[in-house]
Amino acid sequence: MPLYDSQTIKIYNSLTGEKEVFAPITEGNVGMYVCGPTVYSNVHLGNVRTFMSFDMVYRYLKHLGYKVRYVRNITDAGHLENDADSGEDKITKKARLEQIEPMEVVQRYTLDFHNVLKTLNFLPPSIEPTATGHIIEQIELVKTIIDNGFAYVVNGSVYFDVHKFNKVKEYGKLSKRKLEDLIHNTRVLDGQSDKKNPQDFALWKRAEPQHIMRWPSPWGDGFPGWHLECTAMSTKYLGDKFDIHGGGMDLKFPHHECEIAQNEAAKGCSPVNYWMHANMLHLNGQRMAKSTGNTVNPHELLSGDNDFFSKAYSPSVIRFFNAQSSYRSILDLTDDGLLASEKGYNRLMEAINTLDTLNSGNVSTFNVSEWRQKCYDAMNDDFNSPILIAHLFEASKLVNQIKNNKASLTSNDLEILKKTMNDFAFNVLGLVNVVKEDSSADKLSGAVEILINLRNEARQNKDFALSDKIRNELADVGIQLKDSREGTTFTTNN
RNA sequence: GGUGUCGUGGCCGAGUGGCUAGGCAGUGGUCUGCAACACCAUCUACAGCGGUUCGAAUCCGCUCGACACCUCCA
Repeated sequence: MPLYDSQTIKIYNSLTGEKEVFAPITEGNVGMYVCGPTVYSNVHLGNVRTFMSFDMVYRYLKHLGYKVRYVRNITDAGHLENDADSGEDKITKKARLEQIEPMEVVQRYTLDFHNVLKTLNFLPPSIEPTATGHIIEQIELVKTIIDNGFAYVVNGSVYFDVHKFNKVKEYGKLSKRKLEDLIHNTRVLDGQSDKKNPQDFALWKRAEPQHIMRWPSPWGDGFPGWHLECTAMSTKYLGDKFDIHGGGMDLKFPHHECEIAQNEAAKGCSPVNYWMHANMLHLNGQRMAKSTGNTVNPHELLSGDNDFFSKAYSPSVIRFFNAQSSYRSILDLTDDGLLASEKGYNRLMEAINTLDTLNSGNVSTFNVSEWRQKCYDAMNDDFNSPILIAHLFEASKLVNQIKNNKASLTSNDLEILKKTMNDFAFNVLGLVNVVKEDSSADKLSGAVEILINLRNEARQNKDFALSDKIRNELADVGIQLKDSREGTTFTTNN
């Protein structure tokens, strides 16, 4: 019996503003779509946070035994730079600037994106479709929307008729906006638009002669509008209606609103049962923005090569930091916060490693099954990872008590504890153990053992000058010795 | 201006009517040749004002403050 049979997940649905019991369309299967990156520059750290949160969702659903098809697209056709007809595609612009082909830019930053995610221990999605690989599907979608009467063609471009759509359907239900309000508050850009109304959005744009990325279509050479690709790719791989759609909070309007409109106009149904939005990542209390210099990219965070943080932080510390706050809260990235997470993460790993050395007892002084269910309850409650972590720390305390003979667990309970700790820390939260052995670790530990023995000899001879020299110099190369009653052990800083 | 979110102890950050979340820092202790590490203990807060209630951080109202979206933005 799969785990999901015994667990009930509640998901905060942005569409309704309430936590709802999660019931997939097809039992045991979950279709999940997350809006991926635009690959015209290094992936934004805030974007990584969003993907990290959904990586955790994906991991948890899989852990529960769901068969999940997780689709995360790559936007490689570029977005319009502005709404004007002369608007240049972002990817094209970057390419011209650097004197290379658009697809070369796409390739470079796609590789960078994958590299960053691999470093941060992400699971790859089931399908990672590209916008340029689905031009035909997008053209078909535009045709359908025109046939259904919700789009019009002007000068080789196709626009979605929001006003007409709103007469039979509701535009704005996700972002809680009324069309009337939008009418009064939409800025008039330059008056040269082909659009009937400023609220209309492009489904297909005519390509100017200088535009490099272009495809033939029934309306002439052009390129797809930026909301269209997600509708085309999500429905192609997940069906006209699927379970979960995720993305950053800032995509709620207009992007996701337009996805709903497109789907209803083309397929006659709202595409998604559960809309999930991850909140923003701030840097030192302020929104990250390249224009103000208040920004740091994933490489700089991981390497420590930046003006904001005192040191480099490991991938697991970054993941742990993220999991310590709710995906729905704004998370403020600060040096103090990362340092605190690093210590907490190390403490948790320490306990998990100690767990393997514990002996079982005749009785259990702690209700492990109840604790285990609390861990699931936390994740079942809209993926409340901070609460989960609190429970993992509760277990860490227990581990230390058992080690000090102040608590005990039967062998059966001990196994449950081990499995649950490992499942949640590594499979669900995606952390990696600090002392995870690799091929070079054995050689290293052999060498360090020799030094430890030399130092212990010195200590016995009360040659503390030598023993401290060994300790300090090992510390300088990132090896920390730990003296305890049982002897001396060591840890490495990753 | 419109729409929405939010203000929790030194810091981060959960929690939605009564039962000390958790982490970090600090403090006290155990351990140690001294340390570090680790472990144990401890620190009890909910922006302000009013209201509802036997009881509110949690519900309602107002005030102040922060933020997001409305325009490319993850």
